[in-house]
Amino acid sequence: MSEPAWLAELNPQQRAAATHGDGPLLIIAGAGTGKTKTLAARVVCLLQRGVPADRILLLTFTRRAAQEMIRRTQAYPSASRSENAIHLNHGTELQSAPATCHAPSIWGGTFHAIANRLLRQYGRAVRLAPEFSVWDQTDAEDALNLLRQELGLHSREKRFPKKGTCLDIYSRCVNSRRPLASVLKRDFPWCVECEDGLKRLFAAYTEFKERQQALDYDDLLLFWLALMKTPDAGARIAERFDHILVDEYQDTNKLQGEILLRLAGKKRNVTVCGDDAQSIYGFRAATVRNILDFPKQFPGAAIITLEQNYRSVQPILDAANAVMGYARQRFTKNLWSNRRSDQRPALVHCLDEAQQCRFVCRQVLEHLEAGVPLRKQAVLVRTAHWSDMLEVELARRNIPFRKFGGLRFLEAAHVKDLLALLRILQNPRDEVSWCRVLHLLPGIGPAASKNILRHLAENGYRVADLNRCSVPSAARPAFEKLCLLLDELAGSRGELAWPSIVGNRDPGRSRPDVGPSSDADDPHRTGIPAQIARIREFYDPLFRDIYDHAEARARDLEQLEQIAATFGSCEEFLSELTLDPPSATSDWSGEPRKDEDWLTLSTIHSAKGCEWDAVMIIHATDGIIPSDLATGDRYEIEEERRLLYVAMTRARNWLYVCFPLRYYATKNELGDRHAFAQLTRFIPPEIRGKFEQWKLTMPQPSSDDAVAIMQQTDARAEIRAQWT
DNA sequence: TGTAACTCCCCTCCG
DNA sequence: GGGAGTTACA
Repeated sequence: MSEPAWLAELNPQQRAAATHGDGPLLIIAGAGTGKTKTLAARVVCLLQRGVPADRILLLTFTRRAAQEMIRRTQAYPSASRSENAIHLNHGTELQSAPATCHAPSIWGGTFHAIANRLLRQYGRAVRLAPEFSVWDQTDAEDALNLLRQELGLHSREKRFPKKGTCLDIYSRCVNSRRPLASVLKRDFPWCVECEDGLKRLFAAYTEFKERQQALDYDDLLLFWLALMKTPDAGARIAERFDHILVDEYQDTNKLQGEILLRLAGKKRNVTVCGDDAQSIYGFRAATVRNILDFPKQFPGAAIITLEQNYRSVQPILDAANAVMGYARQRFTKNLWSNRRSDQRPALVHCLDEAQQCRFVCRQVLEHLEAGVPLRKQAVLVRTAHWSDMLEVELARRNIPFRKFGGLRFLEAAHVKDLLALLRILQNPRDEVSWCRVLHLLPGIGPAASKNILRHLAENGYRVADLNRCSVPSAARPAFEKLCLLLDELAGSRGELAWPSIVGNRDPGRSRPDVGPSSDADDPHRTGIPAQIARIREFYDPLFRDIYDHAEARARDLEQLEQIAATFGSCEEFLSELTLDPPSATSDWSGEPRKDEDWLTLSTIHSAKGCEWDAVMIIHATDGIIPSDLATGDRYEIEEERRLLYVAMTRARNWLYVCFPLRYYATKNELGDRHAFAQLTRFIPPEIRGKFEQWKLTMPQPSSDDAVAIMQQTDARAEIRAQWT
C-alpha cells in the first residue's frame, strides 16, 4: 500500500508515531518538534484505520490545545473527506457541534472537563447527583475558611495556616496521593504542628462538600478515579474508548496517572506525549515520574523521541540548551534545527524598569516595520503583575495588546457575586454561594447569614419559605428584595431549580450519552440571559454601594451576560466557566477587534504550547526568575529553570532576554530609593557567549526623567485600581 | 450580640 | 489592593 502524500511530510520519527498500531506508545517530544502535528496525524491515521471518532479520547492540558489539535486534523485533506468527519466533542460541550451535525465526534478536553462530563453521566455510581456544583479555588478556600472558624481553629494561640495554605496542603495530598503527615513534613514543614487540626478540617471539608453536592477541582479527578474503580461504570467507561491520547503528559500528576491506567483497561491503547524539560506544574503536584515510569506502567510500550526542532533558529536553541545544560536531573535530548541564523539571542541590560519598557516598545515597533505583525510577537513574564508598567507604556503609544494569565475575570468580586446568585439557583444546597449572596445585603453579617442558612436547611431549601425567616430589621428591605428575586427565578414551583440530591430524580431518566442535554422541561434551557438581566436589576444598586469603580465592573457584568447567551443551560454555563475561564479582561485599553493586530502579553505558564516569531522575556532578574517564593528547595529551583527554558523555546526567529539593573523602591519601603538587581542565575557568565550583550545606554538622569518615572509608577497604581 | 470601621500585614504559576 | 484580625459602636 503506497503511503499517502501527507504522511510523507512527516519526518521518520513523526511518521512512526503517527502510524503506530495498537498498544502503548510514549512520544518524547522536545519543544517545537512538531508534537501537535504528530498527534493530529496519529488521530487521522486511527480514523483511517476505521476507529470511530467517538471512541477516541484526547486529553490535553488546556481546552485551547484540544481545539488546536482538532483544527490540525481537519487540515489533512484525507481526514475531512473521511466518513468519520472530525469534530471536537468538548468535555462539557459549550457551543459543541452544530445541531445539524450528527457525525460522531472525538472526545477532547482537559482531565477536569472530561471528568465533569463523565461524572454528570455516570456519577450516580459514586453517589453523586448530576446537578453537582463545581467549585473553583476561591470557592474551596471560602468553604475551608468557614469550617476553620466553625472548628475554632482560627483563634488558637498558635497560628493556624491561612485558607489558601490549607487548600494547598489538601490539594497536594489528593493529587500526589500521599498522606497528610508526609506532605506536611516535606512540603509544608512549618505546619507540621497543625496536623491534627488540619485532619479535622479536611474531614469536615469533605463532609461539607458531600452535603452540598459540590466538587472542587481535585474532587473531579478523585471522583473520576473512584468511578473507574466501580466494577460496572468503570468497565463501561473503559470500554467506550478504543484509543486514548494524552498531551503534555509531563504535567500530569499521580492521580491522573492512575486514572489513565484504569481508563486504558485491557486494550492498553494509550499514547502519551511530553517533554520532561518542560515540566512546569510541580506546584500542582505534577510529576515527571509519570512520563518516566510510563514504560513500567505499560510494559512493552514503544518509545519514540522527536528531536528535530522546526520552530527556532539554531542560535536560540543553542542558548536554550545551554540553560538546560545546568539542570541537575536531565534526560539528555539535544534539540537541533535546520533553521540557520547569524543572529544570537540578545541579553538586554536595562538601567531600570522604565527603560526596559521603552526598549520593548521600540523593539516591537521595529519588528512591525520590518514586516512582523504584532500577532507574531509576545512579551513573557513570570507573574502577571510584572507587565503592569509595560501595559501603561503600550497604551500610551497606542500599541494594542492582549494579556493572558494572571488575575482572572472570575476572581473579581463582582463577577463572583453574580455567579453566586446563579449558583444557588442551580444548586440551592451550595452554602458557600448563599453566604456570599447574603453578605451582600446591608445589615447581614456572619450571624444573620448563619441563621438564614439554618432556616433553609430545615425547610428543604424551599425559597417560598425563605421570607418567613427572621432577619435583623435593618436588613429586612434588602432581604425581601432577594426573596422576591429568587421567587421569580425559581418559577411557579415555589422551589429552586435543583432541590434533588442523589436518588431523588427519576432514576430511569439518564442524560443522553452524546450532545448537550435536550431536556425539554429544563427551566433554564432558554432563559439564562434573561435570568442574568433580572439578577443584575437586583444586584446593580448593591454593588454600586459596596465597590468603587462601578462602571468598570458594570462592563464586566455585561460581558458575563454576553458569554452566558452562548450557553444552553445554567449548569453548562457555570461548570464551563469554572473549568475554562475566559483568559482575562485586563486589557483595559479595550478589547481589540478580531481583525486587528495585537501584541501578546502572557505569563510563561500560559505561553506553554505557543510560539511567536519574536519573543521578549522581561524581568529576567534573579528573585523574579527564579521567584523568591519558589527557592525553597532544589526541586523548585529546577522547575524555575525549566520555566526559563520553556519561555526561551517559544521564540522562532528573535529572542530578547531583558532585565533591569535596578528597581525603584515602593512608597512603603522608606529609606532606599532603589534596589540593585542581577540577571537570573540560570544564565551564568560561562554561557553568556551564547547571547549578544546589549547594554542600553541611558541619557544623563535629569529631573524630567525622575518625574517621568514617578508618573509611570503612579500609572501602575492606576492599573491596579481598575481591578478594585 | 452582631455589624461596621479600622489597622496590619502580604502579595506565584493554573484546572 | 485586599484579606485577616481587632476594636468601636448600635
